Amino acid sequence: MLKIGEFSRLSQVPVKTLRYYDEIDLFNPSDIDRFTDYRYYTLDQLPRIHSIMALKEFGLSLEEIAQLLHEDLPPEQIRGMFRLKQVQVQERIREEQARLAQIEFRLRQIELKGMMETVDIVIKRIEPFHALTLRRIVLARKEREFVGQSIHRAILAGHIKWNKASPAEILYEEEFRGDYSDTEYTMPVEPNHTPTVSLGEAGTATLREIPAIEAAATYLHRGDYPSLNEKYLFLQRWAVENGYKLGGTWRFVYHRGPMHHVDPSEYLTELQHPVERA
Amino acid sequence: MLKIGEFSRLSQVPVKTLRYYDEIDLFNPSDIDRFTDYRYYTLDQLPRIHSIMALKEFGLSLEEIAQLLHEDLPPEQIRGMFRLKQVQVQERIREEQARLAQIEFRLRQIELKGMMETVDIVIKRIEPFHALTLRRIVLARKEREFVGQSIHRAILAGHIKWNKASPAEILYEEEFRGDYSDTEYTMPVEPNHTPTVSLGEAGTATLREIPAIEAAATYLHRGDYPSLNEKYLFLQRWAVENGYKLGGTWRFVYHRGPMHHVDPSEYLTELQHPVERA
DNA sequence: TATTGACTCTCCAGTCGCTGGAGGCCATAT
DNA sequence: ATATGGCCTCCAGCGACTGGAGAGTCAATA
Repeated sequence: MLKIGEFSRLSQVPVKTLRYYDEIDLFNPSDIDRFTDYRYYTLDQLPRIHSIMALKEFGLSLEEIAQLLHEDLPPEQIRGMFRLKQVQVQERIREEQARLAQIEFRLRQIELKGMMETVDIVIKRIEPFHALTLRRIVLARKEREFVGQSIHRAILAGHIKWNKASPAEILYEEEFRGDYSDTEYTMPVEPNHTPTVSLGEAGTATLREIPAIEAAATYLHRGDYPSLNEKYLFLQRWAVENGYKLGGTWRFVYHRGPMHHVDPSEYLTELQHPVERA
Repeated sequence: MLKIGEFSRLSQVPVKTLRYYDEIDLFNPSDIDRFTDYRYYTLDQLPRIHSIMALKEFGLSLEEIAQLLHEDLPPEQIRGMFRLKQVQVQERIREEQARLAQIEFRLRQIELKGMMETVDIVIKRIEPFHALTLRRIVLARKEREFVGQSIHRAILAGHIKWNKASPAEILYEEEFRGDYSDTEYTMPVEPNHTPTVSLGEAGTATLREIPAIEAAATYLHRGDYPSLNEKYLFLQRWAVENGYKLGGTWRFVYHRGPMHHVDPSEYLTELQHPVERA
């Protein structure tokens, strides 16, 4: 009969941990004095606590360990648990490696430019939404604004409700070329039964659902548009160095733009570019 | 002015999380209605929450993020934080890879032998301890017991106090050879000022401190000693396949052995073998 | 036999980054 | 007037412990 401290020294498991394992019934002392509540362990319990430590090292939760040890379940299920753990650990390694690549990229950025002008790229899922859209080849910035205004007016005139979400542009180009692009202008609206709306000389807008982007590299651009090009090149380098592949069509979300009639330095544009793990 | 829900949709950060960040003063709304307690955010706050998300992706804690963003500390320190994180993430990747190797080894074990006879190997630090020791070439099992008994008697006779820890043997051999080994028999005692003790015909025992082992692969063996050899070979394979290198001198700790006068099938021996990451 | 001093007990709080729920107020549309 | 849905605060819980307070227990020594 060993007191908890002796058993702790023998097994190298902290006293507090042994008490905790007793509390959750993962590992109970072989005897408890009914008057003093002292816990008493035996040498025969060493292999079990040893097993627990070994399984914990594998990254199993105490719950999983309890299942493995307490009930004697079929070997098939034991194999299954280990294989599941294997996959989970592999996934974690991938995540940590992506993290490391990002940190290293950021460190290089800091060394080069001294912390100024670092761009925060976040990968997130973009939810699908309903929008009134118009796709055409747009020649110049002015023309985009014209399209936007036309749609806006149509919404005000018709029975379509604006979503309060920011308008966006979807670019169907392989490369960012500044002006002259195949562009779909989208204005988020409530789902509605009107399939098309004529915009007069600007064309005909369609109500459709814009699909989700499962993983998009997104970042915010503050200010006027000419400097956007540079940011796009930065994103490309980022993607390559962090082991991502840039996907097909990217989007600009105009959180604050010309339609808000503020100074261009106040513009706030979100770039969303689909990515995959390369 | 955006209500929390709108800002949440825009930033893809859950409402609850925004409230939590407000509570811990990592990210406060730009305005709070004094009568309704409604939080109001602005578009200009988007870049900041975006930065927070990006830094969180790096694996920084919210505390670290707050430091980075709140105070404008020198770039030198910022670099330092990132480099520290880099090292931490590298360390975690190494750990996870070791874990993966262990899981894969265990899976192969299960496939081969069907979960029976799996050995739980735990890596832990072995604390240093004071002991009365005697090193010599030991020829046979019987002789070992004789040495052990001699030391035990000397302790009882002298003013030396036994530690209650289990006696151990340190083996100064490159390979496990069963009998005939260069062995140091150690009996843990309280630190004492008697440097040597004569044991009569068995020799002279010395009181010295047995050094710690920083990382030892340990496992428990239950039963008599002939089957130990097999376990040792198993450990060698385990080390190779898990990316460890076995170090110099290993130890046997006799938690329950011949001196307890129980059936040999009840013997409990702990093997401790120094390891390094290969 | 009394007194140390080392152990042990239970109970409570805190860690981190949220998440879920209860119960109640607020804003907008019908 | 009412029905949604959004917002508020407060509390509990997750996992695997860790630290501390305050009280009781054990074993060895004077």
